[in-house]
Amino acid sequence: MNTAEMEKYFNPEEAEKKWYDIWDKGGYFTPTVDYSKEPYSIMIPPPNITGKLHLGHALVNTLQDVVIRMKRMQGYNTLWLPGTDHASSATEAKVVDMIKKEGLSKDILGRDGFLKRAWEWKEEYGGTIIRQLKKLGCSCDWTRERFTLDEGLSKVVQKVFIDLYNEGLIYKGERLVNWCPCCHSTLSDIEVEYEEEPSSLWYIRYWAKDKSFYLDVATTRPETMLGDTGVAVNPSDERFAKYIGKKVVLPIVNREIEVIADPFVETEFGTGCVKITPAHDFNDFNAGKKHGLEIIRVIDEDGKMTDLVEKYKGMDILTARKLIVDELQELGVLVKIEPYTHNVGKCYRCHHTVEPMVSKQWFVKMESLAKPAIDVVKNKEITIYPERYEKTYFHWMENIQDWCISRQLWWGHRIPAYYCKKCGKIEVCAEKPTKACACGCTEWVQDEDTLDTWFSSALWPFSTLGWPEETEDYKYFYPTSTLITGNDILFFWVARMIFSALHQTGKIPFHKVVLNGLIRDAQGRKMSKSLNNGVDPLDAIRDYGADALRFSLLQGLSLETDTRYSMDRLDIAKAFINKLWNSAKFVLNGIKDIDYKTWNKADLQPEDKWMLVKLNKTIKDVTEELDKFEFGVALQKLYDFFWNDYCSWYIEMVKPRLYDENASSKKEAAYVLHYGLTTILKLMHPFLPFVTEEIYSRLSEDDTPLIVSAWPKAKDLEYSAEYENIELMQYFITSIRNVRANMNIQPSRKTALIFVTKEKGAFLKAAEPIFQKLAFAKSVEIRADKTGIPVNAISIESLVAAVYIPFEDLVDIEAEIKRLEVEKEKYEALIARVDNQLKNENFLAKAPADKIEGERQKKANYETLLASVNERLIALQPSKSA
RNA sequence: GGGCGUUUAGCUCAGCUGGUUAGAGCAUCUCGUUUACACCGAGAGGGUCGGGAGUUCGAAUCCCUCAACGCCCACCA
Repeated sequence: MNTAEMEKYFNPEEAEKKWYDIWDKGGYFTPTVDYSKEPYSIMIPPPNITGKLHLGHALVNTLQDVVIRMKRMQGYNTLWLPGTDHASSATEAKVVDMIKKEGLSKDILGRDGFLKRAWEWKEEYGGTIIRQLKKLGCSCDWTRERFTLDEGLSKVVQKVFIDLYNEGLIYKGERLVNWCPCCHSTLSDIEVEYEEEPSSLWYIRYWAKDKSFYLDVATTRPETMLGDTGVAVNPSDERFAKYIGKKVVLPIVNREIEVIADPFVETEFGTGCVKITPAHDFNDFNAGKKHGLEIIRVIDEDGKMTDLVEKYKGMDILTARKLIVDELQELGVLVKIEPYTHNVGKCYRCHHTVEPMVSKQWFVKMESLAKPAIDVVKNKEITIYPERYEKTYFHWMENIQDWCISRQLWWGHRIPAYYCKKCGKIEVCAEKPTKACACGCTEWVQDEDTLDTWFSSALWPFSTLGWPEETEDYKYFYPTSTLITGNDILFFWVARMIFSALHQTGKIPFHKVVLNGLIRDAQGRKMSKSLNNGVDPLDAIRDYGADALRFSLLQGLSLETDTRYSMDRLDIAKAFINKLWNSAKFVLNGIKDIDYKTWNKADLQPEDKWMLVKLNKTIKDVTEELDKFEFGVALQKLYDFFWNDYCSWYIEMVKPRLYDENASSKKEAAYVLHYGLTTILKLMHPFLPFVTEEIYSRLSEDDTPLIVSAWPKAKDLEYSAEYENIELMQYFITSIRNVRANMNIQPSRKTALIFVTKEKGAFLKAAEPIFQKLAFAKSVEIRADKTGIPVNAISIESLVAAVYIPFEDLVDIEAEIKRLEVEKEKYEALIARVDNQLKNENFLAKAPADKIEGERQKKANYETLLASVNERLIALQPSKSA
């Protein structure tokens, strides 16, 4: 124990620097494989290298740190493996922006030149978020840090791609894909976000060549009509049955297209006739394929019109739309325009409208991969917290589509596929083929595309451990224990890790998945740059400290819901840390001259035992709640225990013993104070690592830092009698304070004589110093009964004890009578309620016996107490009139 | 269109498998500078638990329904 006086205030900045350095250099973050110890491993959700720490990162990483710190203290061999994600499209966009400022472009630099710049960018900015995680206190093993595009991981990605291709689970196919003209790349289904937009529904008339009939179609995209290759009606729709198989002429381009029947057409919507543009609509593509319709592209990769009609060539979509509608109007085939609101797909990165487009792309075949991934969650090999997300997961997995993995970007893992320059034959292999193609050609060209960034993230839990080599780390730490991440990437990442891990390693990637919600502003809005309502965690750390930031994120946290965050959470956090600091200051100072290590169990006082029981309960609660990932509840229980039980009650109760030179059980008080605070620091350490370590370093008797000290264990204690007595004493103290405050006794600290009676009177008498300290007692006098106690007294009764405080000049009779009358009414109401219950025959017939007995007991107790109140009222009446 | 979540004190939220007088923090008000802490202490006020109906001896808790807000999935052109 360090007996030097503690500083007035905790200095977060100093402690953060000092302790992070000691922990890191001490190697506490870095496990070594040791089969005598049980492993516990967490893989960080790798933040993007473009990222700057925001509150969401701060939260998810604090959660991981809380878990890993607790497990470390519980004796597990813990690994929290950190790293970053290359984030293909986000990073590429940043680099493009950067070179644009120099007047450069991807085309000018070329692939190699561009990648050189991208790597430079990564070296310069990619470490930012890692440094910020360290400021938060994250106890990651930095010696094992990985990057999704580093050499080892790139090899894994390549191997997995080649294997899946050889197994027939990756294929290249011409399909309709989501295309972002702004990013100039494909997107997977889940990278498209739908937004409602007001638009119009245009009705266009398609005449038969001989004008014998016409069909009206309704569309939200009139410009795509140039690429129509059919009109579809529902086969059961009698209105149009006679036209099926006939042809109509497409206006403007004057192409004849066939009328087909397909059940996907809703007879109720629009006119019941749908124009079919297989090149630019998912339904139309499927229908076109089914009916063998031609695919004609209207829109190109830049989101401009193709050369189908010369005058529209190169035009952007909205301009072309307007002109085409005008032309249709002139041709007299625009029937009507209705206002219409519909959902438009947007790119999740740049928010540009996504164009469905026919393209030849690489896909992962999902059907056979999805099934085992569903099973491991169904049979609870993997548990998801909160549980309800399992349903979401199943729904998605059961309806999963093939995954488009090729991206027309340069920053990422280049697809290991080579094409014969002459015949186009595909070879999928790690290195450029040296052999000649069957056609005799020896020139091979590598696919220009890279892989979806999530393809490499999906392999993260095992690629980071050295798989496919049977490395020591892989054998020991895999499958990992728990994955903690935001619920927004359940599909993007979690689901894909599960099926990838099962297929590649034959094992689950992790046992538990913990999903946290979003952090919103005080009004419940998303934090965004445009609203400028974000809280910068680095500002919070600078102004309040990392511990305060962590506390502010965890307090009241529930995984079930999003969190509303406002700056006053930081003030609450700071107040709490200050309280912790001050309590430690008091304890250290109070016990420094006491040889508490030679304490005697036999000399423990009732309040000591009460404290130990409460402490035990808290150890149990906090551990259990954290095991359930109930971070908010765990912290709340610890908060309440520390602030109320330990500080407000226990410290106050033992002060008389510490201050009194002659007190007989000083050692025991000092011991329990020390032991209690030590335990609190341990339980609190995962939440507030820095301040707890700082205090512990001054309080602890050995050199082991708190970060690797043993997590507290609850003990078997038989102190229920003492516990009950202290609770009773607290009832009286609270009641006395209550009465005094309500009667506005002046001066408020004026002391008074206290008489105690009934069976627990002796115990209360023994607690006299506590009553003096906490209930303004002059002294506590024990009496066998009321005889001899002045009638004019405030009375507080329980079943087992009674307290009388003579009025003297404290209060007048009127006030006490009034108070007793309120008491009387309260008991009468309670009795009436119980009475009612006990008169209810149904209750008596159907409620369990112990419940009925409980109600009877309650009634008897209330009646006893009511009788006392009445007796007091009667006793006081004569005095009043006198 | 389908699914999920939320709705409890002015604000942020606890209240598990139905059973004492529905809790905490913040805010408000009163009193208090007692030798850890005014980033404190002691007290007080404040809720017919979103509406309605139901099951039950008994409902904040279970069932149904409606409403508001939010999220996810689907995409009828």
